[in-house]
Amino acid sequence: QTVLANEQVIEGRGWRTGALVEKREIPMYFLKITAYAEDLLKSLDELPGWPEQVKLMQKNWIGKSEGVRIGFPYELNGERKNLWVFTTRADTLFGATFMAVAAEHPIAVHASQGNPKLKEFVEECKRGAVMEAELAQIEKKGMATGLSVAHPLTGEKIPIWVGNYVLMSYGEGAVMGVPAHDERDLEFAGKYGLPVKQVIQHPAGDPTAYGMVINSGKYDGLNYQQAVDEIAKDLKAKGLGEKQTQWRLRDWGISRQRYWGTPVPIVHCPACGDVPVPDEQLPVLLPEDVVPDGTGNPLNKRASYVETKCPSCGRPAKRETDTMDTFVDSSWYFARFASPGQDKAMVDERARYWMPVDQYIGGIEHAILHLLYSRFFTRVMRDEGLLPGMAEPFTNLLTQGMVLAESYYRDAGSRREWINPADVSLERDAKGKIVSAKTADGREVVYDGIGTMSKSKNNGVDPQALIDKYGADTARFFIIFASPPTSTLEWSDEGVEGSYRFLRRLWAYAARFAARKGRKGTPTKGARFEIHSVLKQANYDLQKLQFNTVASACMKILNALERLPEEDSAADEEGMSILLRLLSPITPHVCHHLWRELEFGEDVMSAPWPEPDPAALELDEIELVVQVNGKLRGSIRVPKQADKAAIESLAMANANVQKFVAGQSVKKVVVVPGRLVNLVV
RNA sequence: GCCGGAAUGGCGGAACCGGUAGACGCAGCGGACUCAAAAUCCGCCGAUCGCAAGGUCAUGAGAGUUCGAGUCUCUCUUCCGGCACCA
Repeated sequence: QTVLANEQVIEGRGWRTGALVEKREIPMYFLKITAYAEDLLKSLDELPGWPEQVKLMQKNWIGKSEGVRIGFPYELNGERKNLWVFTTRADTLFGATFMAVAAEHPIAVHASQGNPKLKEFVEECKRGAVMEAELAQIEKKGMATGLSVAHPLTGEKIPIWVGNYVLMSYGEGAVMGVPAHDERDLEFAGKYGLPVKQVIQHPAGDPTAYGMVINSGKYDGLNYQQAVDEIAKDLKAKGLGEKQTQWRLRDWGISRQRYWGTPVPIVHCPACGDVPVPDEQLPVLLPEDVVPDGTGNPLNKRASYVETKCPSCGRPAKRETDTMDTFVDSSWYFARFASPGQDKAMVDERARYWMPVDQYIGGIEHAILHLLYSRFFTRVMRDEGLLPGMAEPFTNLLTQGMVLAESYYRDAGSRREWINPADVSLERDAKGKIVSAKTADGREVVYDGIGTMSKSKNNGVDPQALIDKYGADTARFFIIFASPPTSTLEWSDEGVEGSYRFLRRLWAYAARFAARKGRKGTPTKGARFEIHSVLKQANYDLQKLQFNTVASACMKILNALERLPEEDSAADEEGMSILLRLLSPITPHVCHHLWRELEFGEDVMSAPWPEPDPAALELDEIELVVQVNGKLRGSIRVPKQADKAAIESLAMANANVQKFVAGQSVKKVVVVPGRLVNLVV
């Protein structure tokens, strides 16, 4: 609230120019995120701990584009005005055959007076789609205003249309229509019989490549950059244009007409206007006994909340009942969490000590909004001196996948009865393919596919039931093992059983291990090689946060240990020690217990992390795959230090290889050290 | 529609820089143990031809680059996430 009451941050009360607010006719409050657009964009390059995918999405969302702002002169009631548009394609200026303005544009509003048909169309546009997704899919419609502008360089008359696809909130709320070089404009022109004038020549054979400007007077023959530069220069000389940077990012409208959310601390006074609630009266607290009834913001019906006194003149005034978007709260909670109990400020020195967050984890669905708002808020807090020197809230970001589960239903009259997957048993054919699904009473249910867990589809899994039945280690192991953290996780009861089976096998192996402990033997080279190779890979996967293959590495090590001959207790001892440490972050309880029980030490969590022994990874003889023309034809064993000639002759000696080389000449031999040899014939 | 992803056996997934596709597990099939079942253990397990050795095909579809492509390039299809007032 301190930050919001600051005039630097609050843009103030205003009328949003978009259709949405016109429709509702309510004041909006904005946070000026656009003031940070350049910083938010540039700093993406300094976030090595963020996924490229997320950074790219944010970059496109901020949407910096360099172009030219162009004024098309027109006369209205004897007054000379300019219709301003923004375009990244100033080189196509001579191809403009119409102008299109948003329904909320002043020209559209003006033209609709005295033109009932146009007025109706303008109203229809305002009532229509609001979301960008809907807007992009609606049929492109338009209507002529009867007005026209002059081409800024030729003076030619160009008609002005109202288009339902033009956004008031981007650029100037008006665009120039160049049907020859823009698909959307072409569709529009085709529909309303507007002329198409080609002004760019593409090189023969490649309609996508840029050729040069044509049909554009003195600009003919120029390439893209030259044409844009020249046209911008000439427009500037006439006062009808200049180069401009445009952003797709809009200011953040935080007003919400509902109960839950932080109150906007403003009082509306008939005499003083909109007055911020003074710091000493903050925070504005919400009443806690409202009952939302679905008929709008319950705060409006609360006289005790709405009726107040003007902080400035003391006369009766009304409290703002809009609350803030809940994204406002989620934009800085991580900093606040580091200052518990602090009731005089947003954050204190403890937040300055702990921030930024080392590792942030959240769903990919937050790639744009939440993660961008948080970066914005951290900058505001920096500039307010709350988090000095800090710009980025999250050093490392991991976007985890959602948990999915199967869902089943049965038609019950007009509606569907959703059956929890736990109550469904499956029948399979000889190959294991599911052929039918039934409940315990033998009645068939319909499989509805796999999707996010939800109450409405009754396909949730209660982790507590799982913990009660198998223990937390089993639940943890399954979740880690089933898929990498960044992918979706498909819930499977059988998979949980498998994880449980693995931990029981480990337990049983540990019992046998304890019984024979102390017996000495000679470690076999092969077993050590296998275990240390797996460990090396697991440590690499761990760095990549690919935990599912770390879990599978643990299974591989146990498999290797179980295959060991009884007398190989040296490899056994070492292998078990590696296994328990590698597995301990995934299943801490079992590992902690076994580590002590088998007398490896007191606490597995404080034992050094296992590292592969380079000596164990050395082999005297290695296996190479032999290919002929890239196809696998056999394998050979060669000494570690064998040279190319030796490898080649060994490869040629292989019986199956000879079958494919016989009668042909070897043109080339590719040797990939440690992997394969390919004979090209 | 735009932006960002993904697609590999019956299923979840693995395959590091382009180098043995299917690791590990689930399900399934066969066997051991058992009076029987459960649990456990052993074996098989992409498709196809073959007694076998081995061959052919196969990583959503189609093309390309390469000695060699699941991996790189282009075109396309389907699905998932986001699109600013769901949060």
